[in-house]
Amino acid sequence: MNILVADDDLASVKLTAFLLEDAGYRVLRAYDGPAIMQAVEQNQPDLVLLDVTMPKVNGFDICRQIRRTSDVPIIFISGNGQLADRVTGLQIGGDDYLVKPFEPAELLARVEAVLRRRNSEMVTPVSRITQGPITLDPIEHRVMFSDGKSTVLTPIEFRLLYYMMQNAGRVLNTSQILSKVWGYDYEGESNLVAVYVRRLRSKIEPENETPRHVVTVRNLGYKFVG
Amino acid sequence: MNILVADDDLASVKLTAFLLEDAGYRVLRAYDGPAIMQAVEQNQPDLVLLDVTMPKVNGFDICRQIRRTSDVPIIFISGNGQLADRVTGLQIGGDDYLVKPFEPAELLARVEAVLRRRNSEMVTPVSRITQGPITLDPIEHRVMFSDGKSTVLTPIEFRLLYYMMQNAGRVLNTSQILSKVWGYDYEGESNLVAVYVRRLRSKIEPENETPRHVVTVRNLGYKFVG
DNA sequence: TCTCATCTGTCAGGAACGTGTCAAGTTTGT
DNA sequence: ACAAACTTGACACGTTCCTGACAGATGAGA
Repeated sequence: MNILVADDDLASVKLTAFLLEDAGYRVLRAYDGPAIMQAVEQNQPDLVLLDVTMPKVNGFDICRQIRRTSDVPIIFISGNGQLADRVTGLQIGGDDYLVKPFEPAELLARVEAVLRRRNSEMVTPVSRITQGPITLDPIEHRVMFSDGKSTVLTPIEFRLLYYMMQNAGRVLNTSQILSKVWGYDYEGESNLVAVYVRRLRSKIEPENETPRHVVTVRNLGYKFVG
Repeated sequence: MNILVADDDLASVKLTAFLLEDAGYRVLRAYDGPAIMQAVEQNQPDLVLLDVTMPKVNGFDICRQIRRTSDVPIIFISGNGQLADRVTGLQIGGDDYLVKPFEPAELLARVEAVLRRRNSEMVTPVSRITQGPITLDPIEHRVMFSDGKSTVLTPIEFRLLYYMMQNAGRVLNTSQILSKVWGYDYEGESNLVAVYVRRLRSKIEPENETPRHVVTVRNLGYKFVG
């Protein structure tokens, strides 16, 4: 789970990030308005911890701005427990409100509660993706073809195909694929990617023909063609 | 909207009820454990405001008891802002936590926030629900098939099937199911859901055939197919 | 009160499936 | 023809899911 900690106060961010990372979350940091918006859009965190009192822009304004393009859960953090603030926070689409200084356990409890809530509401976690005759359904990990047939993919097969379709037409080398699909960072020797490309092909390419969609680009990697 | 105010302190109830009624809610009152349970079961309120500190029974115990049969949103109200209490409240399935004395505006903001949230989830078995050849009757906890046969389900079996039929076609993972059907999060791993899926299947699927209605989506969860 | 049936949660064994690794093929460019 | 790059099938291991059995909890009825 990725959590974006947005606060102009460096020390604050440091502490909060430490607590979250200790609990096993991955933490992204942003220290001003533009950086926050950028982080939300680019990294699509699972949760935003948003400080209300920042020098240039107000946390509530940021929240409204985020809400225009994203449903990411937002927990406000504020130095004052002013009632007006707490009410405003909930009204403009915040999911919870935490007053500094807070206890570590309470931070974690609230974070978990909000994530749990979102998780169970989640209607469509990620949207479908279509390239040419192939459509990927993230809800069932299913590939659907334009002729109506369909197959189920294993989790890794799905992530691989999803990643390749997101970058259709672009050549992806194996270490890129390894890091995005497996999360590994190692440079070790392994033909893991090749093996999974094979397994993917056996599910989405006609037998005994040269692959049309998952194309190998010799010496460089693989690319998806719709 | 009906709101149940559950508190042993008469003055407290009076004040809270006044605020809520002023805001247009209908208010039910209950002053001790048994009365609360009865009110929840008989009147099916849309929200429960539950005092943590009551003489005989503890508010948390009541919450656990409620959660065994109902998904009604619960907001705890407590005289002390003790961290442990607040954390416990969220952990055992409470939706929010309010510390006395609270400002009227904050009470209303939290109530609205919780109702808004729940409104989109709504797992309140009231009306019949039909999916394909299967109809569920909430009053008798009975499944009826299009061929006229029918069976009675246990409470948990019923809630499980109801939840799955409400979300027919959608894949539900076990933690979603656990939180919606059982109402709170379990410690550690457990195959509770698998066991109950089995029990359900034995009641609604033909023997010795692959399940048609309660379908497992490997690595992801289960889904209902009408 | 005690008894009995039912409901509930846990567990252990096993089957089916997903994953990573290997070694032996095949293709490609020089 | 050769090496490097890629493909392919096979296998061991871990995980997920199914299943039957069991013990405690609960509640109705005697």
